Amino acid sequence: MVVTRFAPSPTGYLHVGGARTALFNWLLARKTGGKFILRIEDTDLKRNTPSATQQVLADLHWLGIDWDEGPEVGGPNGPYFQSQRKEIYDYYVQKLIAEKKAYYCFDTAEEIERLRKEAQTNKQTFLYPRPQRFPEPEEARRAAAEGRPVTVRLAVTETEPIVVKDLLRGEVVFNPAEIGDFVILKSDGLPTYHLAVVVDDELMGVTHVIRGQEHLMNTPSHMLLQKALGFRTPQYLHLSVTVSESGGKLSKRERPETLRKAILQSDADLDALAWAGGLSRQELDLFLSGEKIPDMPAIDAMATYLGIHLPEINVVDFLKSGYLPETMVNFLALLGWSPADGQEIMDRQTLIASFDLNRLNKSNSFFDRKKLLAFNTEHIKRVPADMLVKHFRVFLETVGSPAAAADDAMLGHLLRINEGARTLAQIEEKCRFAFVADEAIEYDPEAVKKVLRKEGAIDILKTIAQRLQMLETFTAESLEAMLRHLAEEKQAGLGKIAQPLRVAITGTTISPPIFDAVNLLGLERTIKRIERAVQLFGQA
RNA sequence: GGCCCCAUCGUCUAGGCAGGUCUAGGACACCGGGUUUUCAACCCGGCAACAGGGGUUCGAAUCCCCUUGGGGCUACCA
Repeated sequence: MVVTRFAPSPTGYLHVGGARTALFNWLLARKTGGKFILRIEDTDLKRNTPSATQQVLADLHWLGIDWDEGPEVGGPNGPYFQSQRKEIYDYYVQKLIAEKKAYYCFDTAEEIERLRKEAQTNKQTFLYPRPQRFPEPEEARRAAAEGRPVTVRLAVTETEPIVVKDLLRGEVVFNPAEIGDFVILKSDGLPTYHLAVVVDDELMGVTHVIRGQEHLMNTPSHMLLQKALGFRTPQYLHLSVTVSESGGKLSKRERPETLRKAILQSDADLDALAWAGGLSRQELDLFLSGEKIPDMPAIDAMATYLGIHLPEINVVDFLKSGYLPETMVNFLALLGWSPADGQEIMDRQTLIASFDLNRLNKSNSFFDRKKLLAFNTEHIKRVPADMLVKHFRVFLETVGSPAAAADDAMLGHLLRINEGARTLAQIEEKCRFAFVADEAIEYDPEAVKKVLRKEGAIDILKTIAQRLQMLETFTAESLEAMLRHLAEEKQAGLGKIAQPLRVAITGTTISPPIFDAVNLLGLERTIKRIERAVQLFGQA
């Protein structure tokens, strides 16, 4: 049976690159009827936080990537948090030491750094100088007592070339002489990634490791470790990386960086900005000098304050921008893979049915947000109505929209009258006017100038208000008939009637179709808003 | 610097492994037009690529080599 896994390090929200890796592992497991394991690689105490783990899980849930073993669901190979598997790793480390395949080291960071610099000036690859005689456990205990850092390194004695059989790239040959004795147990007693990953993959029965290309260079080290421990070697497949417009690998840093540049270029009041982000002025300055990156809510708040749009990087950023999980899964799958039939828009089931490792491609791909938008437009059209309502609600709640208070029937209605929308955010923006108090409507100066200040606009509004009051029954039909009739009467296009009305009730030139917009507000509130607009913009 | 990976329209890609059917197909973007009560959506049309050089071969986008370009890694991070 095929067993795959996704093993994120919880350093924050799940970003799209990680999501793509998770997706390919998940697709392979689902396609083959295998098993997909989620394992949390939280051995870096400095960077990992429990809340980050929750964020990653929530993001996976949102994407609809479910796991057969892991946090929340458990399984026979747990625990699924590496921080809870310390004894397991210790056992293997001791075994390697006893077999003289690994040894203790007591170097300080400074000493290592000095050796590394030295190698660099000599233009050589840094290789840790293995001692003639491996220290005894007793010596390690003494060193630790003296306060020296104690680590364990694998003794790399292999002389034959190491061949990584990559499912995508074929055989990649590495020279073992270039692999130094690497650390497998850190001085804090926790394993390094290399040891943990090898032990866990073996113990959890992982058969296929699909991971980013950045791990290709680690693979020979992992194979060495597997050999030393008498483990099996899983099938490896190293995915191409996804690059962003700035050239390099898509990175979480991109959002704070974009914001930082924007702040530096703007003439914003920094004290007010810091306040908006919930930061002290000092913290903001540290951010601007590039020394410290604030957390995500602060970044988001400052971007909102400045009115700038940051590139979406984390999965949750896409949720907040109004993308559907169906869109994300579909789009991510097509970054480096394509189905034999050339279909592009696919639902989850189709994706699974068409998935085939042989159709993965090797070159790096660029994350094209415009294409993503087109995909989203398409998926909004295709996702079943009740599912779309669910997504819409999650979106509204996540961004804290006043429309979140509406019931499902209303949300369904909003979605229907906004056919053709590109994102849920767009729909929310267009309909928000109906969920705020009449007096809270803010008139966009541009819209007022372009529409309400135009000759005759106010008169038309007055006429509309009158006719609305005269309406016997207020229905979508009677409203449409009235407005169309009015347009004919004035010998004008419907636009001449609809635009002033639109601006009067929404404050902007953008809204759902005018009949739907008025209908959404209701008779009374429409009249009230028209009257307010007339009052505000009636006199020159 | 060293090691490794990659290379088809602006972008994602099909074709490549099993050379001829490729005057290189699709999608997105872009441009032009249509439709229209705003924004979208929608319809029609158009632009646009085998990085360069050498081989192999009757024949190369496809196989080989070099160059160039891009990317990754080079931690007691994963």
